Amino acid sequence: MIDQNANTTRNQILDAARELFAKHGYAGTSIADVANQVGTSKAGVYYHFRSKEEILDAILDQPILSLSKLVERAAVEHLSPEQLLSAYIDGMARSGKVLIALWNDLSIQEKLTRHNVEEKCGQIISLLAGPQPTEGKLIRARAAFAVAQTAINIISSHNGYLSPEIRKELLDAALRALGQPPAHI
Amino acid sequence: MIDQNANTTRNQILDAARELFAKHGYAGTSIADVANQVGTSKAGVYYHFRSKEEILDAILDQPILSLSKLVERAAVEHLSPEQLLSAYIDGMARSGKVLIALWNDLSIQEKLTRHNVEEKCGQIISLLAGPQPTEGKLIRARAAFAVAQTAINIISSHNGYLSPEIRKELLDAALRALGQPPAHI
DNA sequence: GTCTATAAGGGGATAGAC
DNA sequence: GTCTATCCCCTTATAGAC
Repeated sequence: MIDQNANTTRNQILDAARELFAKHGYAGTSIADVANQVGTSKAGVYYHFRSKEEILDAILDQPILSLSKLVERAAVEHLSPEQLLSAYIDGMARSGKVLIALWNDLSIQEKLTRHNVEEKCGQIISLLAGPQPTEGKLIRARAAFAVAQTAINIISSHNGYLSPEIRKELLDAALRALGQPPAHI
Repeated sequence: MIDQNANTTRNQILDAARELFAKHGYAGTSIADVANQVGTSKAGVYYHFRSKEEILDAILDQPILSLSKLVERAAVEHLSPEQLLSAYIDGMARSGKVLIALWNDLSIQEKLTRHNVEEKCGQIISLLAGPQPTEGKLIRARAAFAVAQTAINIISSHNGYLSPEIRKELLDAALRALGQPPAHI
């Protein structure tokens, strides 16, 4: 919680790692790469983190927590598909490009499995599919979730910013894929 | 072209590599892993392939060619969104799980860039967006393409098979995301 | 065609000086 | 806190026997 955005060496390392993991993946990024990007040495990095994996954990911490909270909240508050997809898109927007990169990074899939990431997404998809999910409803729910996921790609290609107009367009597309055209037309 | 499906050692190596690349990614799979899976030695693998990259090329060859052909055909024949998405889904179904894994594998992104994969997908998205693409139409086209991409995940979770019913459900969801509800309802 | 043995280099991680 | 030097293992790739 402390100095979340302070310009400490530790945060510089995290920023460099986020950028490099997003570009080359976890396995494709070496500690030397991170050190060079920051302008320090490998041992310098290891002064701030016990291992490469600890850097990854520090990066994954916030997005995974955010996903967990959304799933918990959705189960309790009985969110509508629109609210669910909306919240998911906003969560992605906050986490940035590195999330989708790590998400698809097979070299850390074991860790993601340990944190039940796929299971939590499955829960969101179940909620989107509704109480009596036929196979068709599940397919549509998956489709809607996939549309929401593309938010991150669009954000990346718009300099890290998701305008309200584009956000709405994306949300509507997801809802239509789900089979629930938005009422507010 | 010759012995495409013959049970040669070379094909066994390719099958093992496909399976392991799909599971652990390209960088996360070693030649020793492939050799063990086949039941041979590292040097045995290197008798059939000059390098690890040559194995990757052999695996990527067909799906990239298939994508290129689709883009060419689409440009000439003026395919409808339904035809485009349909053909894309079928192409994915033929290539199998390894494609989406390699697709998202940042450790081989340079190679995919060299083969203009992203550019070709962009062309498909442009065709989906239509002749005078507003920003909104482009977002919807991206969404529809993303839905089609999920075909591969659904295929993976259905033992490699995409039933006509599920295929239709997916295609309809993609078309709705695009803003063109299928006429055949 | 397939093996064992080994070269060559990269990557994570640590020791110890400053 | 940060550096240089080093250790050790894993990986790609090759040499040469069978």
